[in-house]
Amino acid sequence: MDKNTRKLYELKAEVFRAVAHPLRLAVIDFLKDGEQCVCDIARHIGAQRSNVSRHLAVMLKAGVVEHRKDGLRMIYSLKAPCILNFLSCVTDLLRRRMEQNRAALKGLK
Amino acid sequence: MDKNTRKLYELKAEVFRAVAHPLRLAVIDFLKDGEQCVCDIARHIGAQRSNVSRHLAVMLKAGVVEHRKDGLRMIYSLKAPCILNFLSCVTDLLRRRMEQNRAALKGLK
DNA sequence: TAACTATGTGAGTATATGCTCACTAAGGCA
DNA sequence: TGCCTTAGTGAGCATATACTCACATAGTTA
Repeated sequence: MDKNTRKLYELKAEVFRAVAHPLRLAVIDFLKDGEQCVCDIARHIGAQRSNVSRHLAVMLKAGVVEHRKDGLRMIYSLKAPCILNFLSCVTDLLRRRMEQNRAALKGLK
Repeated sequence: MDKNTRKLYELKAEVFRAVAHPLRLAVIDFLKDGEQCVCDIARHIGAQRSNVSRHLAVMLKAGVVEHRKDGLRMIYSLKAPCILNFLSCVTDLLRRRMEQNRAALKGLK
């Protein structure tokens, strides 16, 4: 694998990593219905604002969300809604995993 | 956000994290064309087998890949091909980001 | 102007992740 | 049987990430 290919995978992995966190997934789910300010995101998720701010910065850098200023508030919105598709793909995967576990437990009886 | 919702986001994040690594993305891309043994994956990617083995274990646990034994070899294959869709979504995102950067650089002149 | 609100950041700490080396285990073959 | 190949794992280290507290900054409003 040559150096350019490797670099490309690193860039892609950065985007994946920007999404791969429970709190950030919750933010993405919340933004699905429309743009929100940091304070409301923090309130909705139940995390400290400074922490939410950092997580938003990670997603911003990766290009997953975008933001605009409105007075005191910074309004964030989803920039790559196709992430939602993958989220439902992951939900399916979890469901299948759960059913496999259930089947395995049945086999224990 | 209640406890169950939080737990669900953690499970989903685990799957995302299982994919969010340059080497693991390279493996997924390689498996796209069909199942492969660890030795060939390691050779193709140019990484140590012990390291590749660990990465495969992470993806296996998350349900992203599956494996079967064939004599000496352990053959891995993609279990959640829908990841490939998200990969192309990320590729688009990167392309857009690049074009934005290019436009910004033009503005510098 | 002074107090207040929303946001972001520096510093410090705890934890997680990734990598390598050395070793073990399982299977194939002379 | 003895040696080879393939895969996986324990230990140790280096680095990255997440979180919190305290503080700085920008904008709002009395």
